[in-house]
Amino acid sequence: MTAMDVILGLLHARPFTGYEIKHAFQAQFSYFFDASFGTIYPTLGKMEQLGYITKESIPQDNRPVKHVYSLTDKGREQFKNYLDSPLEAEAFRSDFLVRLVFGEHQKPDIVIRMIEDNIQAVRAKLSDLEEKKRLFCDGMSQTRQIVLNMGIETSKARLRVLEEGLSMLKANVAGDRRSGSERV
Amino acid sequence: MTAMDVILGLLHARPFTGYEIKHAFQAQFSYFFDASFGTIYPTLGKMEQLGYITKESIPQDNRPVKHVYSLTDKGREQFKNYLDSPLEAEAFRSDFLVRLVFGEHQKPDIVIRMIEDNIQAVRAKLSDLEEKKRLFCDGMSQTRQIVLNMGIETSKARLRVLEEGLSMLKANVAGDRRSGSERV
DNA sequence: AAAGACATGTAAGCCGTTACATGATTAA
DNA sequence: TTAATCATGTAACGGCTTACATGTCTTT
Repeated sequence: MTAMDVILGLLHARPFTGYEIKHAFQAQFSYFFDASFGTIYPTLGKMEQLGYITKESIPQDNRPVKHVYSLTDKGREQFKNYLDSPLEAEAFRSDFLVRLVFGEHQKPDIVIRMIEDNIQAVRAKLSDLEEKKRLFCDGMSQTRQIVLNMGIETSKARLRVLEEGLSMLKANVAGDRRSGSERV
Repeated sequence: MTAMDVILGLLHARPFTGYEIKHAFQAQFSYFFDASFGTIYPTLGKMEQLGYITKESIPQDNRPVKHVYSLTDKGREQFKNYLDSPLEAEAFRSDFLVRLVFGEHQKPDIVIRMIEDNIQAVRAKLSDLEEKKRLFCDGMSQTRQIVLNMGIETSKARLRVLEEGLSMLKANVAGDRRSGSERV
């Protein structure tokens, strides 16, 4: 699965500009896919050359020409090819979890701070997803609802584990400080 | 965070060969980090040149010479530099979720099949993590326990959502078939 | 005055994977 | 006999990010 496949999928709904595609990635897919402009614009160029999409150029005042891309039949077929291709393994890469695994080599205060920050970030993400559910759930396909629920429920699970772990760590640090075995 | 940083972290525990490092990544970190031999071996070479690790060569019968790498003080310092560097954002990339989001463009039977397969895979992963917890939890640092619990709890959450979603999808497909609106 | 939305694109380079190359031993 | 474990390495290539390049309008 490359950015091209996901763009092809997006364009099934309606025509998009590169700028809007980036926005859609961040708003809808960010927790399981993302791509930068440095990927999106050249990919759109390639897709046009391959005949998967057509470009409509709309002049604007004081702005670069806007390019709106629409899916062609050939693009629709290419998307089917993707759907028929073997499923790729998931890749999750977390600097946060790596640092947590090696937490014993870090000052407790810093680890605690890092976890607290992450809790805040996950809470924000969760509110965001919950609002999305509240607002748009009705108009969504069943499978999209599953994806949204998965974001919500895994965030909640993560939050529970982090909060429990945090209070245990804090209790430990407090105990260490009382018994004078504080780490430098 | 690159493969080098994670290798540096691993070597704090004991010396490793490249082969063992790969094994450790798969056994302990696979759900939030992984690297192939094509990354590990060249990285070890670079790390040795930089003085972060030292190599001990152990001849073997009918096998390539085994290279066991140990952390140096310079390597330990480099790891601290990593720990002091800004935390990188998490990157999760899931072909499975992309296909689910675009599930409306796929035959329901195939989507259902894909979800069932994923449920099996997550169940296997979960048993694996739960056994690890049962066996090794006592000897683990608190932060490692948090990471392990997170793997377990997010897997459970995912399973719940997937199972609920699956039964809803199935009910829908059955309903469609009865009313004759089956999709080709 | 600064930040963010709108809007497109290129170039350099990193980081990583896959496939290749080699080959013995042991268990199913 | 097939697969897995043990064991190391290289080369080609791909995909993506970052930084660069440009600029206006609107909101705070």
